[in-house]
Amino acid sequence: MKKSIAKYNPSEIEPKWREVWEKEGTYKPDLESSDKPFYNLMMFPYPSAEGLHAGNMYAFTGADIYGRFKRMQGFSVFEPIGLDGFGIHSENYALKIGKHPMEQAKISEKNFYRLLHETGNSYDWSRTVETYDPKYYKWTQWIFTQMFKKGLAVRKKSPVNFCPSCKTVLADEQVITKIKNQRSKIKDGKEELDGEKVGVCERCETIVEKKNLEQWFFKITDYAERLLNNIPELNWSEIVKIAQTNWIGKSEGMSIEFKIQNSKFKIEVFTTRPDTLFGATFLVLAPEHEIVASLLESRIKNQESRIGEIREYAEKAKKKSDLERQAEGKEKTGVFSGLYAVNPVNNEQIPVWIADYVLASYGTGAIMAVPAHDLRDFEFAKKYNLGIKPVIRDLEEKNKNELAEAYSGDGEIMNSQDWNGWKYPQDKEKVFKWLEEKKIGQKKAHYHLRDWLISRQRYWGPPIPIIYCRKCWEVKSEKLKVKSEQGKDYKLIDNEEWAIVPVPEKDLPVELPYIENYKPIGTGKSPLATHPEFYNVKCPNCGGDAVRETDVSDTFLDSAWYFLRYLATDWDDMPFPSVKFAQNLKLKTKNLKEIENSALRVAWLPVHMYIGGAEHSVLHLLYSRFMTMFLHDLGLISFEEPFSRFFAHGLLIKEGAKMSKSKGNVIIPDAYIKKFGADTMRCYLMFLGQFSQGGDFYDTGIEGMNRFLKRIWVLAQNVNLSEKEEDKEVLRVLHKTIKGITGDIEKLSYNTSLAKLMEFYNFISDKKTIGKDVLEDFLKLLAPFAPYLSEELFQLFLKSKIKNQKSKMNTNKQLNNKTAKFNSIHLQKWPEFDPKFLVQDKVTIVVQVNGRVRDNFKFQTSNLKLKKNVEEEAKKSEKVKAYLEGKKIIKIIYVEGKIINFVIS
RNA sequence: GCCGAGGUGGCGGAAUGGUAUACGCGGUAGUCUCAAAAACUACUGGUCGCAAGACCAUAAGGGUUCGACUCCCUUCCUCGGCACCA
Repeated sequence: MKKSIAKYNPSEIEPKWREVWEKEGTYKPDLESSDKPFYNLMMFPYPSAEGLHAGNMYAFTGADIYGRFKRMQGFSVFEPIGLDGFGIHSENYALKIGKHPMEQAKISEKNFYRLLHETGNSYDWSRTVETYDPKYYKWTQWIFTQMFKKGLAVRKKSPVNFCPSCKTVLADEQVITKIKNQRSKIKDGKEELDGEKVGVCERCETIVEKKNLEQWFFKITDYAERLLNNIPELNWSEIVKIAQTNWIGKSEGMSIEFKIQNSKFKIEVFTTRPDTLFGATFLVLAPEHEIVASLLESRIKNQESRIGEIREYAEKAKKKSDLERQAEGKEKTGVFSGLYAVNPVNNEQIPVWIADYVLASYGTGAIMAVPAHDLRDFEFAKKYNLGIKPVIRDLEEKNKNELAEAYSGDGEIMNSQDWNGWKYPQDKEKVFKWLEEKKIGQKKAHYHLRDWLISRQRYWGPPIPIIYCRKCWEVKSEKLKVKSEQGKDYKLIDNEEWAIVPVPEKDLPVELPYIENYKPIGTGKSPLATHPEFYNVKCPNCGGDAVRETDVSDTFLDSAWYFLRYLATDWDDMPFPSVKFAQNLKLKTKNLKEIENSALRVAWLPVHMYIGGAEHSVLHLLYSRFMTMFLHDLGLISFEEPFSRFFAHGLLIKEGAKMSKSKGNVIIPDAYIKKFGADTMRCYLMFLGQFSQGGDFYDTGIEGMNRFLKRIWVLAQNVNLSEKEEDKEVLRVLHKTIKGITGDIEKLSYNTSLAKLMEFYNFISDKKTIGKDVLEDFLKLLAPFAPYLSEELFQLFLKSKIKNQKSKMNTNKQLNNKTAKFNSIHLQKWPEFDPKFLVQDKVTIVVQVNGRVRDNFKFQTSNLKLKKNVEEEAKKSEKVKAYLEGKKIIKIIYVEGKIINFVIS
């Protein structure tokens, strides 16, 4: 018997091991020479001033467990962390508390890193990244200049949300939908709220206006097809792949040209249903369409009488916000243009209308309206009394009332000359071919994906590294060819008479200046626009007076490439690791092929495992993919896809409700860590449910997890350890547990892993003596979940054993860190199960009669193969006999080692 | 409306088509204690029954199967995202 034992005291154990791990470099892989590398990445957090959020800890713990598991499996694991600190949240928080964002960032950073330390994750703290560090955003800006040089950064007019009361530009997420003129109506016996949707400012509830500003965009749409085509190859959570596919939203159809009668003008429309072309009874143009502009400018003859009405309609439509224009159930409005177009398949004259239900931003900004088969066109035709001509017959409901509503389903083509009798969608290709041969239409694809808006009219972000030069423009306008660094022409801003000059690499970063008044100003410009000392600059090209761009870039740009920065060794050199690593390897070449062959680069990238929230399924992941493709195309990295595997975790909620400050139900991990220790908190968070599904946090539940860890503590101190485990049953259960947990962690099914650890504990808890190996394996299985407790117990009770068995553990240690002296449990070899221990002498066979369980019995495994033996044994059962009495057995189904089922009459 | 994820005890949640409810929380009873807490032990889906046991339960309804939480069809509900996308 052992003497009275010390209490389990995490607040003593946890800081102690944290210090040892840090000092010993336990989690610091040698990036230059490791040969089984595993890059385990988690989405870096936005460092909120309130500190680490429970949702952060939930995500990071889940990611860390996987990293620790891989490390123990013999991989050299690189697990970095950083902060995504630029952006609107930090800026707004700074405004709220009246502290400058630059100062607040430093405070938040310190606090956040301290809390991250406590969670017990196996980070390499020698390589952190903060996006607001000028050394970091130097390269964010550099990427921008490269985008510009490749023609992928362009300026376009684009509407922004503007709050006339706050006098500031709002991000989409700052605009909330409100119902104006709310009224209730009864639908199917249920009360429903109804009304007109409007977008209002989240702070003052003023209705948000649209303001058209000249802004920078990245042409991600140029990459749409590649981004789409790579998706099937990715080892990503299926839900994310679907979300990305839908976001890119490729729709295949045809572009068809309609000539305008008595005029040289043409209207190009895009349609996914060319099979309904014979049913097109009118065309509709978006109010922004160029034909509308031509009408207003009287460039189209004989239409002058209609200009007034059209102008009035177009002006009104343009002022409407998207929300207003797209409000569901809103009655459609439009105006006749006075023009007629010719349907190219049957030469029918059809009227051309202008209506705001057609969007300028999608397709060609013009549609062919087929009211018989499109709901929106149908509504419009009804209202303005336009022709409706059915061309698809619904084969299932032949005698349906005609024209009661639009029919958009499958069917047979009719009223369409040559095509009559063809089927939709089966004969879609035939229609495409027919139209292409007659040169009426062209196959075309359209994408839902839009270009990436980079400009932010704010302060807290990296300044866009662009200079506008008047003099260079004048030179250009004199038809002199101005060459950039790359030998390409400068692009000009149309109508503005400024040449665009990217800031040369040697002048980067363009540092964000410390300015007192960083509040948004009422003009829709960045606060930097009020600081001449910032924007006045000499042109790097001609040396003349020039001005800087004063907008800053989107935070999504900061986070689109950060995973590359972690690997780079030198802040001043280019952070894209293939090049840098190749140089480190003393490769005498920058030739891409040779770099590609470098074992190091191939090994560390792309990221092996990326873990993060499903809420980033679309934007962040898509932007990162785009960025990686772009850097690949620049020849800097040799892979196109940044993340080999991506796992989306679920959302952590509190007692059935989403956590939010207004509800006052936000979980502060700090408080729980203080009370129970990080190990308990980690395990509890992971026990709540499937990591992929999220979990529901209950305060009472965490006590149970704390009890479990305490019990392990007590058991380890009380149980007698024998050199060798003799009990076959103990070994069987141990190996079953090893098998189960190993499989579960690989699937990131942590809640079931913990349940299996508990089951194993329950199984050995009443034993007086167990083998050292059994305790060791148990602690190793626990180690990824409770890194502190497992280390403490391992060092306390198994250290002596380690000294005698050098060969077993040192292989992993060498792999992870050649210089590490300390034999941490976290560098030990992950237990492997041996199938020979899983064999049982006797198994339970369940007896069913007609599929219903009636009895069970133990049976020698050596006799399992013979159905007859099992059958005889089953028939001996009194319970079963009663059911079989006087009945005829039709069939006997036997599943080896599991079940025998008598099917009776 | 569209896309996606779900619906299993009082609660969080387990179940390669093969004993539904593992594991944990909560609850009840007990041990220990002057008492309480902690810890430990036992029980804990529902109905009927003294019991043995029987029957009913995985949102609802149908189907496939010897056997369905699991596969198929229909409907309902909850959550997340997108939305006049041609």
